[in-house]
Amino acid sequence: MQKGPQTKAAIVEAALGLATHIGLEGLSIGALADITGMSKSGVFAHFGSREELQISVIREYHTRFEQEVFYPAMSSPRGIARLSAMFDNWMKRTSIEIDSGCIYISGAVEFDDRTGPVRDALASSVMTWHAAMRRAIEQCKDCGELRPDTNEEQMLFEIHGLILALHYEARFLQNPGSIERAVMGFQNILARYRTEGAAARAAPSAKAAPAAHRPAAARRKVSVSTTTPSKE
Amino acid sequence: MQKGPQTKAAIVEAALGLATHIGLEGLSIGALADITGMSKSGVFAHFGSREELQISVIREYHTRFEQEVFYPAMSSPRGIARLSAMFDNWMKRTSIEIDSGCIYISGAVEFDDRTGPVRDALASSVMTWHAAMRRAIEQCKDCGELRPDTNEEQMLFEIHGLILALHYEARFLQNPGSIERAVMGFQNILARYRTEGAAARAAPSAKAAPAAHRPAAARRKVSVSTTTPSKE
DNA sequence: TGCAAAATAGAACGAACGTTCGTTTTATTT
DNA sequence: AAATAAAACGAACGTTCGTTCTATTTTGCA
Repeated sequence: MQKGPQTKAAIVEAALGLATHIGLEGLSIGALADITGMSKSGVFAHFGSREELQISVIREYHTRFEQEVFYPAMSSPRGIARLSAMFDNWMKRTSIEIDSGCIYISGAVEFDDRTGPVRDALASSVMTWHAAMRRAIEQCKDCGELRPDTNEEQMLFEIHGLILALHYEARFLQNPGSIERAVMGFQNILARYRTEGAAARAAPSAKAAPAAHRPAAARRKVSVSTTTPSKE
Repeated sequence: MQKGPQTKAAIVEAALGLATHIGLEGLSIGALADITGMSKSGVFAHFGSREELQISVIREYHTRFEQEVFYPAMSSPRGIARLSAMFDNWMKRTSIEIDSGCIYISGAVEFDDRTGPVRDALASSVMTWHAAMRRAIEQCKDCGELRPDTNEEQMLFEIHGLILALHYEARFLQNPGSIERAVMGFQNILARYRTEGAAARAAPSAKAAPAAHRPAAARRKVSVSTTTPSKE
């Protein structure tokens, strides 16, 4: 039979939309039943527990993150081009999530003091992505585009900080210009770790530097690309 | 009479300890009653609402942050010395909060798409600190220790990212070495914005950053205890 | 078309939540 | 010591929560 997985997918879809806004801990089966037009027990039966529902949401988020951020960047050639593409996609997704929220960030806060399968699923999902970023940095060293003494953990740490600051300052503090600062920050990091010879030519994300200021009115409707110049 | 404010302070103290671990939204009057050995209604009466309790906790946190991070740094002379002291104290506090959690960070996630007095209290508290940091950066430019074209918003954004990454990677991912990476990141940022003349001096902030060179045993005490499984 | 299995509904549960209320205990003042 | 105001209690409220249980409907294959 095949109706089950279908409605289950619809529930997860709705749950994902809910969780990005109010967090994984904010997920409630009752609210989900209202949204999907089902009964509480009907929703519940697909998962067997709230924890399993949360894990399903994490898995779905992971899949979408892969599809949207990771795989598209793999078509760029190894080196700074690919690393820049990965950061670009990551940052673009975070920009979109200024409105909706990111469960990799909210989930970290919600589960940083707990143990259990939900925390494990979340942490391993994040660490998978971090490992991919680390690999991309290593490849930059192999290609000779980043200095041989580049510490990839250090560089990843600094890049991760930009994403977190973007999410914090744009979403919570509602501070305009955060996207541009994240882009600029990445260029600064690149400049520090790049080999002298490669310093002349830049990555695709280098073009986004203009447009230092954005009208506050346009802040909430985000359509940002670091690769294509904005013309508003 | 004077018994009231006294027990109220004790409740806020307990609430602060609770909120740093499980968040402002995790605060429950019942749990607070158990901890303080009071009745729910006895606790409740001191605040009149849960929101007022949360705001009291934020105010208390703000005060302690000021005492621990801001004021001590004011004794350093204006310029990079003071800016480094501010970052150092900020980072040291965040390091301690690897165990306990930081409500400026967890609160941002919990209230980032709500409105109301709790969110406002939290945001204004954070923005007060950010403004102080921005002022310190400006003073560095005035002193000629940072380049005149330094964008203080940009620099603050990058520094903030280091703190957020430290909290995320050390507390959630339990990634060892995060403290050192935050320190190194700050030095990297300083090096980028420093004027050429001052750049010759070898890592002045290293003196004010004891966490980087702390003996491994003392450092491990911080990072290992993040694996604490039980809370009560 | 019939029938078993799968899917959903509906009612009920125990616990926890913030809050209210009237009463009782405790602390301060007269 | 008596009077009075503050502080704390204890029970109850209406909700919401995740979960369990038993019916009922729907689905897909024989």
